[in-house]
Amino acid sequence: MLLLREVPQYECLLERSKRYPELDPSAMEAFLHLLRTSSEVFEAFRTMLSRHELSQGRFTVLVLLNRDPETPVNLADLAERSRVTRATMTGLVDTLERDGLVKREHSADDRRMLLVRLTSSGRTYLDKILPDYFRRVTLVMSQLTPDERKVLVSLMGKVQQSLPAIKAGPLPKSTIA
Amino acid sequence: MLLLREVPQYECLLERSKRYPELDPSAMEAFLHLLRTSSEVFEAFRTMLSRHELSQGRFTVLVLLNRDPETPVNLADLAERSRVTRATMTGLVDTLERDGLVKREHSADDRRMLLVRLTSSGRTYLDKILPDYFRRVTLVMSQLTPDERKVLVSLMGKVQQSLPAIKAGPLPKSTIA
DNA sequence: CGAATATGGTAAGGCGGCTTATTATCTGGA
DNA sequence: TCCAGATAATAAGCCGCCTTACCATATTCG
Repeated sequence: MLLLREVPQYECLLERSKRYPELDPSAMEAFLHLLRTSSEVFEAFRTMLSRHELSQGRFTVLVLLNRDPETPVNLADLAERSRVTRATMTGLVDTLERDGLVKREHSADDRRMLLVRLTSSGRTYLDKILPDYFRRVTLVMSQLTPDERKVLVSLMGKVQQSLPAIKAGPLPKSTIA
Repeated sequence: MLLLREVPQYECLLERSKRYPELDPSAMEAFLHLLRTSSEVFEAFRTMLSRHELSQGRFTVLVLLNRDPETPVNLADLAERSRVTRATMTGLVDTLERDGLVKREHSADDRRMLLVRLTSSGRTYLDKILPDYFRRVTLVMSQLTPDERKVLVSLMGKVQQSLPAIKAGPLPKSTIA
């Protein structure tokens, strides 16, 4: 995920909006700050995980399995909950299994399914990483008061509301500028 | 960029924090909402750009050059402002040039440098895409009032403040939980 | 019951980033 | 002045995700 390093000043956006009447400077400013900041946060965590030989995908799988370590989960479920394709999940589990952090088991109910279970060494490994991870999460939000955190969550909810429309095909030109 | 599809409920986070004392549920909740939402927004725009045969990287280069179409920019500057490595920028400009959207020119001042300029067809191409892009940006923020957008920008600023600390190596265990 | 369809997992190959190493050119100090 | 180090661009190869195509097994329905 990459984006501009510097977000343009509001005045620049205003200037650009003369050439592009569809450009709403206030919306663009919020948009750029949101995406730039979150991409930097994401990148920082990606870097931290890579120090433990984990990609975001591998880490997510371990975290999902760790929620209920006794209950193995099949690959398709893991893929869906991790937002990756089933093919990608095959690869993630391949490497996790190679490293001894998870293992595949045949399902008794459905012979198509393989269930993935966290091994004890996988659990140990994750427990070595999570405290540092959690401390970083706490730190990244440390400048926000409890109220501000609630506000952030609610703003994200409002952005979510618009997502289906954004994902649609070419937008009709709004009749109102 | 990928993350959990569903963000755990606050109660679940609270429950988890019993096992992991470093886990601050309120910080984690804000963190997960921020990253999930922005990754979905990012993905939606990625999809939209791919309909025009553009990756985020290719698009960013065109946008940067379009800010001042008469002034060509060297690859290292483009790379720095786009947050990609110079090697990646070489590849981006390769394909953009192959598609006739930009062209390389030798710098008169410094024989190491190549300056990249938007071609007229590149500019035309971009101008066909930008209105739709801007409309989507407006739409994604349409549920937020002007005040809420300002709040969002300021919250992102506060998150930015913590970034240097997050990017550092292993965190010392805070003396205060 | 048996065939069409759906679903689970995998393989092969693509794409867009990255790192590392190389070559060309510039610059600054002994 | 000229050499050591910086900087510009590129090449080669890696990695993590994707898409597409495939086979095995389940399920549904005529």
